[in-house]
Amino acid sequence: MTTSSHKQHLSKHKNQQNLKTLLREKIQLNHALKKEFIKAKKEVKMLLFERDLLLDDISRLHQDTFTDESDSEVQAPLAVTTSAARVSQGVTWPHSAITKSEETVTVPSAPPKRSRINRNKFKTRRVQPIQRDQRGSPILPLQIGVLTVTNLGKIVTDRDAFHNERYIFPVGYTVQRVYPSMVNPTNNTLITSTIIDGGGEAGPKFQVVAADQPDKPIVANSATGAWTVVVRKANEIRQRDHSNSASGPDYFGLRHPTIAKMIQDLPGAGELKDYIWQDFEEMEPRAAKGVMATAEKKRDHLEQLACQHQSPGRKIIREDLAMQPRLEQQAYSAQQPSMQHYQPPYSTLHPTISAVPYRLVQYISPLPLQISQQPASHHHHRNVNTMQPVMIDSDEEMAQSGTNNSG
DNA sequence: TTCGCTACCCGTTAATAAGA
DNA sequence: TCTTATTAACGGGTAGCGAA
Repeated sequence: MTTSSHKQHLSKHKNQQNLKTLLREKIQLNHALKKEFIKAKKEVKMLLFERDLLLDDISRLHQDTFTDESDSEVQAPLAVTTSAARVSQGVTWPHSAITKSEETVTVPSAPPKRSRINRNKFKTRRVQPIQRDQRGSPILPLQIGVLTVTNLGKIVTDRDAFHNERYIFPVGYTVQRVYPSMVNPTNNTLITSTIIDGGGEAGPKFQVVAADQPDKPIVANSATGAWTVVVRKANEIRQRDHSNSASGPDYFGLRHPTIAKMIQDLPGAGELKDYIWQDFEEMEPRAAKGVMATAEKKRDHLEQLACQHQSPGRKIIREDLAMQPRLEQQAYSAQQPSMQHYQPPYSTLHPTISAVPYRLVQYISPLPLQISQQPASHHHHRNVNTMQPVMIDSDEEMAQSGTNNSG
């Protein structure tokens, strides 16, 4: 080997070493950048979320100021503008793809998944004895556990989406329960859960309305979708470290044996082709006594918590309990010519819901207000009766409708 | 005091759909 | 095809009650 070739060899080796070092550096840099990117992505998500909360606060404050100035005024233009702008920008909640507006929290959730039911595992479930009228229908409203059933709704037999193997989703079915507020970390509030008709071939829509946010109904394609929003928001404002998991059927009361039995007893249940008939038997009187006493205690506890931090003159739970039938009627009256068991005392406008599945739903308060008869103590909910859900196809439409609504 | 029963809350996980 | 998000079934822990 000559001296020159040896030099060349050394040089090559050195170059190789340099390249290897460079490659190592680049790989490390790539890793670092990747880490930074993920971190930044998370931060962006968090910032978007915080921005959303702040926008909420701002618009709420603005609305409060606005309503204080004049009770007959229309909705604050700012609220509508921000809503439209935000929707058009596609602002979403982290982890949940929830699009928000000032009037509604819409949950463009996926359709319910097929149930993974174990047909062999059904066993007889025990139900509480309930009061019935002369015809044998349950006397409503009925308190079952922490839930108050105000309407059992009507079974839809001609559309499969309104039932599955385990649950029936009667249109108009409404329950109420007290749950931690989504806006006030020290309060509880009354939550009304209603199953509404999506119209046409669309399946059921699950609506959740908090008494302290009556103008912000949450509507989703599944019970879980709607309640997850409530659980998440309630936990977030309390800074609770929680998985935010929520079982929709649980919270809607559909899993409760007594409620499931009442629904199963409704006319038309036998015609449902996928529904697996379940066996129920009335629980022993002593067991029922204990169960009901426990439930009563739990309800009292929740109500006490709810009232504990109320300002004077704002007894939210008792008054809202009296007011809630209007909320339920507002959502339900469109689908039902007459209430099956429970007749809310107020007449309301019928919501209009299009037949297109998996669309966003936006509730818009038409103006001016059309209510003349209203309890004085419920001025917090003065727009409730006039809310009308409108199905939105796209972000643009959502933005447009928000703008149109502003006048 | 213990036991049996039930409800409620919460977390885990299988199933599924949608997007990358 | 893999990853991520979502739904809903299911189970565990806890609590309250009445009866033994």
